[in-house]
Amino acid sequence: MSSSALPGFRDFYPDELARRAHVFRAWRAVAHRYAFVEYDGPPLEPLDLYTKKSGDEIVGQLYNFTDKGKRDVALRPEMTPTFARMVAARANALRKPVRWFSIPQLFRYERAQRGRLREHFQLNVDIVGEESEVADAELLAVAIDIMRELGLTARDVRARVSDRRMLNGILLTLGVAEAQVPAVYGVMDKVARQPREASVAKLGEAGLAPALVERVLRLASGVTFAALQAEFGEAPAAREPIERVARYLDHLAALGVGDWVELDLSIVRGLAYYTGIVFELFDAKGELRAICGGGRYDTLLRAFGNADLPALGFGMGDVVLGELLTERGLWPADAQEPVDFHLVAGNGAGQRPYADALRLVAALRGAGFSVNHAMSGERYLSQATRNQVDGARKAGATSAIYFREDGAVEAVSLLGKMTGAATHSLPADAAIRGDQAVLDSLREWLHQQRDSAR
RNA sequence: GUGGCUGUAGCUCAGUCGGUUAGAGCAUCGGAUUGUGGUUCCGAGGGUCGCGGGUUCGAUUCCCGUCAGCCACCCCA
Repeated sequence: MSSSALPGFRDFYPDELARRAHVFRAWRAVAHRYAFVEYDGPPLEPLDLYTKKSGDEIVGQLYNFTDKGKRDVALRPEMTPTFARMVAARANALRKPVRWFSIPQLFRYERAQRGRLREHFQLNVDIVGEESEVADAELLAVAIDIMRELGLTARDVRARVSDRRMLNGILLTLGVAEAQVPAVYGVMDKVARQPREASVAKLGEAGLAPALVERVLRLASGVTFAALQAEFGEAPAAREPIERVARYLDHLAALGVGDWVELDLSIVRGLAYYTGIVFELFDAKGELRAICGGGRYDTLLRAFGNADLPALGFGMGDVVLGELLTERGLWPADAQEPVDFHLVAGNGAGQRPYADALRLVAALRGAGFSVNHAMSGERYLSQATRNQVDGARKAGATSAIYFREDGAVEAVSLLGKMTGAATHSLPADAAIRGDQAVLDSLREWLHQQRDSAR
């Protein structure tokens, strides 16, 4: 209690770090499968990188300070400005389309609660230089495939998609004035989280006629894409974006993730910079915060320099995702990477100098095995073998290894429940010498033990 | 930033209608005549009962404040 991490910050004990690594592994594996390459930027950035686009009110949620060189700086609260700056700086030199991903730790000074801390790790996946909606489909497919990689199914997680251009066209067709659109977005974004009367009141304040209010709320509370097509497919303002979304949904189906996706016009995304297709991933039970969110932001790179390139991306945090994996029991059982061998004392231990035990350990490590031992010659020779073997098993070793009376070294498997555990013996002197053939036979035996334990 | 609920061992929790030295399980460490197991048994360490103040002969227990956690707003990554 006396010493703990700052509020909203986490200590990662080995089991927790193993879980984090499990998520990172899935992120990297899938990103690589989709031919994205990893990059990173500085965790500390000039303050105005964030205030320039979002205004000064964001400073209240930043970890910012003045450094010893009198620069106003901030811990990064999101990756997109860094990414945009990096791409813009070399926009002409980069081969397009750019497919980059990163796993930054992000910081935000806010009241911490479930699913939201003051620090988290967030996978960022971005594509720059591709206008086609195929890129949008590719991007969402990455996010969904990560769910699969972690053992989640379309029954656990849903992808909700929308398109700001399409929504805009539909609203204009319905008779919403251009100036009222932002207010309508704000209401639609909150329609599931605030009482209906509040939505009605806000739309009324924005100047919408009661009949129009009803239409807008019906759109926000669930319509099929087929219904939208039937109603607005021929409207001049909506026709083109609707066709684009139709192609997008077809691409998603062809990429094998169609089952996960549904249209939801209330997905607006809070950030002002999205310009086209947007999406979020939610747990299907609706108990947790969004797992992931992203979309197209075609005008953002222009704001960070002379790069006028279409772009799209998403962010996926480790916190909500971790909670979902916990709820579904999807963490791997063996969190820690098992150690190959644990040296214990055998009947032959006393016949040899203690240094031989260390030489054996070194020879095994030299052959690439991971090896643990007691780090005390006294305990090695005095502690009951039974306790040593027990300790080796608890420490996560696959096999115990010891000197036998007859001059051999023997390994005994700690896997499985059989009373007659598998053993493998090898000449001690050759093993200590690091004899390749002898150690290769040990490696083969170890692999057999692991395979048969599965 | 606003409001509500909750703080006892590393973890999960008992308990004290205010009264001697605050308990259990799990975990950790040592051991059970030193070569084969996830069992069992014995033993040990570990707590200013979140922190500060008040009431009281006496506070872990009641009251106030504060900090932290959870939840709902706010906001969103």
